[in-house]
Amino acid sequence: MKKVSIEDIAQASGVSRGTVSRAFNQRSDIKAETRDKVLDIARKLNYIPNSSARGLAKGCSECVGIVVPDLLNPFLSEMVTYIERSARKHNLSTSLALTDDEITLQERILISMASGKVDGIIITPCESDESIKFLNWINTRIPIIALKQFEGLECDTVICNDTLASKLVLEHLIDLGHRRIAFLSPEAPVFSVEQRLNAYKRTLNSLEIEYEKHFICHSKTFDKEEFDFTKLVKSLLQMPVGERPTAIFAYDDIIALNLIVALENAGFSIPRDISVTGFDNISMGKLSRVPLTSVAASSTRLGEIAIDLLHNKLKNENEKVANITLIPKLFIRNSTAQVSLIC
Amino acid sequence: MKKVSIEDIAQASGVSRGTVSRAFNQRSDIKAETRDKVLDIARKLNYIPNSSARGLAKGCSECVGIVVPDLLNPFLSEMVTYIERSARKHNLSTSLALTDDEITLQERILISMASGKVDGIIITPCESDESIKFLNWINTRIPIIALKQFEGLECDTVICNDTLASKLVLEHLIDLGHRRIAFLSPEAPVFSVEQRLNAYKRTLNSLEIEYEKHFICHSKTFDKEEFDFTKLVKSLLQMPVGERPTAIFAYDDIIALNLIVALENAGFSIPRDISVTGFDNISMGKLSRVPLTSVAASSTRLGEIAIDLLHNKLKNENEKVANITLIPKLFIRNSTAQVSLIC
DNA sequence: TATTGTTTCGTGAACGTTTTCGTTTAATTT
DNA sequence: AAATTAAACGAAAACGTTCACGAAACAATA
Repeated sequence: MKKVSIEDIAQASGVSRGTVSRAFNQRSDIKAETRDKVLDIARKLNYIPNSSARGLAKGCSECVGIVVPDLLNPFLSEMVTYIERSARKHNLSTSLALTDDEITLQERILISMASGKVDGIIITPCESDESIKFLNWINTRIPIIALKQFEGLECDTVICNDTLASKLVLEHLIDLGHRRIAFLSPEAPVFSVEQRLNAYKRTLNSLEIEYEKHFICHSKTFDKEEFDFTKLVKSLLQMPVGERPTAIFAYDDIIALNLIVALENAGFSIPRDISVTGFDNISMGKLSRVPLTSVAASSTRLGEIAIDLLHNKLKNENEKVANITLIPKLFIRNSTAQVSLIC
Repeated sequence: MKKVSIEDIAQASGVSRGTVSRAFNQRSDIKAETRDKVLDIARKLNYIPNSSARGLAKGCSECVGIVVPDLLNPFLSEMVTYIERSARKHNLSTSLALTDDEITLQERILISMASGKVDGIIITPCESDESIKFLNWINTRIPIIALKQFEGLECDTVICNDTLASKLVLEHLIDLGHRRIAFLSPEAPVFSVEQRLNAYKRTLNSLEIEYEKHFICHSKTFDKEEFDFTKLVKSLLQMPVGERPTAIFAYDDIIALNLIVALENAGFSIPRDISVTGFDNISMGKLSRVPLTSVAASSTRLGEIAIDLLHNKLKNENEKVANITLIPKLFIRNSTAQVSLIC
């Protein structure tokens, strides 16, 4: 079964290749009836225009790259879903690549994408100076929309206002009477740990609540699932009741959910004994052991805006850089409650 | 900043285009030093070979398509993660497209992909005769690996043995003393509802347990999140205790988790009052309100095998069709227990 | 030395589109 | 009817690679 090309369609319909091309690209300089005839014959011959050839000739692929660490965290997979949907609305297909948060892999991926495979990239980049340099370089070739923001990064960004989000959570906890609030997160440099930690410190400071150093708990291994929450909880148990945190501000929903499981296994009752908050508002949070209080910007909006930004960049070559910050919303559920008087 | 092409590299290094091509494709018919020189100059000039041109010339894209309904169900997003990882191991990039389980959208996507964008496709297809016909047609152009199996589908498949999986779950429940077991699923035609329902009927029959018609509960709207589990549970409450199901075999983990929330809200205790099982063994199942008993084949393996199959098909043109069935495993957690004597 | 064989490289066709430019035909105006 | 304009199409270049073929250079053999 020989591949059928535009030439075959041209011959079969007695027109030139150019005309067939016109027929397929809904252009105005072709008579309606010849267009219909050509399209008809093309369908009969099962002709599908070759996209490599088209990409070569037009210099664009009508495809956007999506680059994220993985899809194991529902927050990311939800967002990718909405990015893909928005992309398709603009007739853009999508190329997906997972970096595992490894910088050399990210580099390989970006180079591969910048080869004409995609017209632009939406990425949750690794955090490192090297990464930033590289992103800036790629950004001179094809537009990049980053879903993080940091010093020196020169591309468009669309992010959630992490500082505000953290503040919302903390103020909620403080409203509930909590004063000893712990912060649980992976070690920086990871996705906005800095921002959330700073917001944590500042918010507590501004309310003249002193946070204790040992309330800040970092761990390298959160992302890999082997982290031992049990140990963490045990160390909590060893603290005198009057010094124990009464609430824990977890870095994200996944960590919060794991934490809750460990806490309940250790005999704590959530939220009676201890309040726990998450971050990202993943849909699973509602189905968890204790419906999770969380905070996040709409991932639907995030995806839409990212694609809109990219789409604009692709149309108007010299669009100026945009840095968009979405306002997060607090979702109060059952994992937080008034601080108990005993503590 | 003019785009730099292979021609520029050729001139800059005083060789022909052919030689530059050789340098970039690690071929043997080039002297090591000229290769190094060319590669060096290419790097200095920030040259990235154009993949459209390469695709056109070679007739392949070194890219595989992944087509699934969405990534909102962790089962799918986990699997896509593993597919992407395996693909990258073979130096294949991936193109992602979401169908929302809509057949016309799936059709558009497949056509777009069969235009040379990808060399092969891994898909969780919509269920309909039309869809099958179309898949078979596309499969004559580029190899398709389907993650479902049905009559008339002529492409490779790799699936979990649903019948066996259902049997494992049901036998587990029966071992625990359950006799009144309900089956809760979306309405067919959806991903292997038939298989699981049939397995349900057969297993119960073979053990001479009669299943009641009203224990089989289908609903259209499970996939959309608006399904009213509360109503379902209410109807359960209206049944006399002695006739109520003591266990519910849910179609998948998401449904099981939603169900558990609704049941507990209605005052049931899981698993004391009623046992619930899921399907897919999503990682969130461990973090749920009640750690979920579930059954599934390894999604890692599924992804790996799908890519391996595709990879073979791409190498050996006329590889014969393979239909691979993975053995599922039962994961017993806390959502199932011995049937309580009161019931 | 002459012959054969092996590397290494250059040349040009091929891949399947789009697009520019010019030509023909048809429609409109004078 | 002639002149002008507009619509519809054809021809060929261009996009940036790969690949088959053959030529040249060099090494190995007789």
